[in-house]
Amino acid sequence: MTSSDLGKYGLAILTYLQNADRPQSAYDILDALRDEGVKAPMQIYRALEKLQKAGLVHKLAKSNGWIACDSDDHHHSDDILVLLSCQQCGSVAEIEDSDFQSALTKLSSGKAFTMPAQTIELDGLCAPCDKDKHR
Amino acid sequence: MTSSDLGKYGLAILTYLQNADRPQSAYDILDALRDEGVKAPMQIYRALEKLQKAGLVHKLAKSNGWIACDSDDHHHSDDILVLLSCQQCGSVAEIEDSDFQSALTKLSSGKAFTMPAQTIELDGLCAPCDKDKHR
DNA sequence: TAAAATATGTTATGTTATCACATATCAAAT
DNA sequence: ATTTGATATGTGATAACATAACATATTTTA
Repeated sequence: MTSSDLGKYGLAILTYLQNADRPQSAYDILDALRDEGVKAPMQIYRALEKLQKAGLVHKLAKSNGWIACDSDDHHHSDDILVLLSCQQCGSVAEIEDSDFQSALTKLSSGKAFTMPAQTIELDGLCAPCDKDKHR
Repeated sequence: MTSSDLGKYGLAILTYLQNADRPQSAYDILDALRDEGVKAPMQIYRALEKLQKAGLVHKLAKSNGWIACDSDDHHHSDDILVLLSCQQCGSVAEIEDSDFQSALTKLSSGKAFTMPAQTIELDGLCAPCDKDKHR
């Protein structure tokens, strides 16, 4: 994959998301990239779509936030990806788990439901935040 | 639970969603209930929040749509609910599955992630739509 | 019934996302 | 090299989704 596949702003957006410590909205990205010449939401949404198709970013549906994919740990495009999203600090952990995957496959096939690979968001508390809560 | 717990428009919204054959947006509901005196989005969102807390409606995060809970099959408030959402026809099937539940619990605890009961949306194709696709 | 709490009405505004069309760039065929 | 078509990007307008803030009404409870 060449950088140009990601569009004019793809790399800048990816870098921005990689350096963020929590999900960023499309408009956060827009504001951050004004210096690069970005002026309108459409420019961001188009680039995000490309990045998403390339499996480089994920969207959190419940909060409309975007994150960069864990760079080292490339996942297969036909796997289900689970995002553990901490409601306290905003951190997101990205995981693939075969037990979960098989439970899901079994579940959907039992319902005659055809399901492509996709991202699933789970909301909760990461260990540090859960610990804080009980103090 | 009394009807008044659902707010002034709760029952009308619930009835509307029960009669719909696919998820409805808050603004769809607003338009539908103008005759009942509803004038502003806030009235709908407030009522939806009450209905959601009562476990009577669910929101599809990816599409911002709302559905009525399967009326006969009340689920426990501490269970994970899975919504199988057909991307073709818009139908949504609501399921609870213990295998899935345990896989999920195992997954989250393995990551030291504390997770409350919640709704998970899975996008795909229902059997009839999947069949149509291959014709 | 007075005070407090809760619910509802209403206006305005904030936030997220897309449409529609213009312009520019790139690639293939002549 | 130039035309043509396809793809990408720029841009303004607007659609779609959601909440803030404050007013008024209703209910609860002391």
